[in-house]
Amino acid sequence: MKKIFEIISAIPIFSGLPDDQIAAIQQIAMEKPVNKSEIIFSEGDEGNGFFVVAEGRVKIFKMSPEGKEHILHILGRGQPFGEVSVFAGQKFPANAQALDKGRILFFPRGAIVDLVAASPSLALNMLAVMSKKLRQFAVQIENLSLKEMPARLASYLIYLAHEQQSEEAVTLKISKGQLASILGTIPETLSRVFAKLSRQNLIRVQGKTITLLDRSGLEDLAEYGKEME
Amino acid sequence: MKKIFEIISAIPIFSGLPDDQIAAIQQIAMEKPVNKSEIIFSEGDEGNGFFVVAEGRVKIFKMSPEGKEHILHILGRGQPFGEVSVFAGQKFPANAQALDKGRILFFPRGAIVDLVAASPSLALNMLAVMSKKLRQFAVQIENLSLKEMPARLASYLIYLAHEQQSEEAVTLKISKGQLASILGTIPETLSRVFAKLSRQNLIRVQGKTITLLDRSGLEDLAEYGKEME
DNA sequence: ACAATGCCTTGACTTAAATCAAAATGAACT
DNA sequence: AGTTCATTTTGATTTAAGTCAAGGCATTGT
Repeated sequence: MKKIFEIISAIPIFSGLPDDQIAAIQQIAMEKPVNKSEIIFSEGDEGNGFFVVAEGRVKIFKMSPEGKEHILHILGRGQPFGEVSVFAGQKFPANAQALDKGRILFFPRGAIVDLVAASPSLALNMLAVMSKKLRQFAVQIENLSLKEMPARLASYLIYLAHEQQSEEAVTLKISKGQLASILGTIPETLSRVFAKLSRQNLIRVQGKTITLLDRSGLEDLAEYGKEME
Repeated sequence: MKKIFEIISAIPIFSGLPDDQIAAIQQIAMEKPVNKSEIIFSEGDEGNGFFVVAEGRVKIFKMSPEGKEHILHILGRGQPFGEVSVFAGQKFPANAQALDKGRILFFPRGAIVDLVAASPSLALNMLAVMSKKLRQFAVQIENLSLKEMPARLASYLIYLAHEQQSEEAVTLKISKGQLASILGTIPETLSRVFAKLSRQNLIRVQGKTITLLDRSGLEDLAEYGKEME
């Protein structure tokens, strides 16, 4: 189990800050253990601060009233969530739930606002983190509205390969059902798309391991949405 | 034609700042006239600063390689765009094009970063603006993946009524084709959905004026995605 | 080894929305 | 008014993806 200090200094939003500021941040951080499947907050709850994952994974998702869910993110250690409510005021725009037993850090709103006001580099860090999220969202919107499933899956696999720095094969850290939800579809459809890309010899699927057989074919598919020739 | 000073002080990101800071901002702002349909920047361009609409409207959009476009925003006076590239570094994540002849203000990256670093309230303002955008995007993602067209249109109309502070009727400031693109669909489909909602006596469409005949029916539709009973 | 549970896949069918094509409306220009 | 051009609507058809239902596979525990 890691020390809070270590965790905090490894968080991107706080990176590069002088030690005294890290210390101040540590002062206001509240640590909280979470159980698997525990709801951390729900859409519409008052947002009195933001969170960072210290251990385990957290999923951020929206629910449709019929009970269908769409996963916006799955976050791991060091990644912040719920920041939107700190600066835009009021309510959380989505739900957060722990996927594993783990720990989270909570930063109360008032204290963070004071710190940001006092520390330009912290402010710039937070702006950078939000900008990146905005960019990600823009990509996601593009994918949802402009591409069909095979292209979305191809994009995601390429993104994963990038993240896992592996040319050859990637490993899903989540269930295929969850992946379906991230991609904005349902397990049955995802399964068929996996089968389709396999049939086209673009990938090979073995459980949670996906081998990328034809990287440039995947890139074309991701880019051009439709199959070509 | 308005003075730059007036425009700047009316911009939400700069609101509430002391006069000397507004003056400093005015120093670094560069004004630029734009023609109708002029491309302001393209996805992938180096982002060396951000923009604010001074006059006219600007659309922010993504293109699919087949040439289909999806409009992310249409911005009017006082609204910033391109901020993402200032803080996350590097490239613009989408395209920007003027819809009308107008003027835009450009704020070069370095100068803005200095100002933000020097002014906590400016930093907090920018964080608030970005937070709101993130929230909007989250809603858009939810709509795209969880709701079908009639629900999306209903949501949009309710949002418009809110924005125009009118209970009764709303006016489209854009063409229906552009609205289709915002909603992630094509004009034919949008037209049919308008016809469908009219048939259900939820709305009446007269050119660019939409009368909301059954507000709570629209809200149900927006909320529950599917028609009910 | 065996149920038992959860996860994934497959098949048959339905449906929302995209595509293609054409007509209709509307606005802008001589 | 009449021509031209863009926007919107309507119709017929195709297609991608969702739904419903059933089987297969695999992991866990007893």
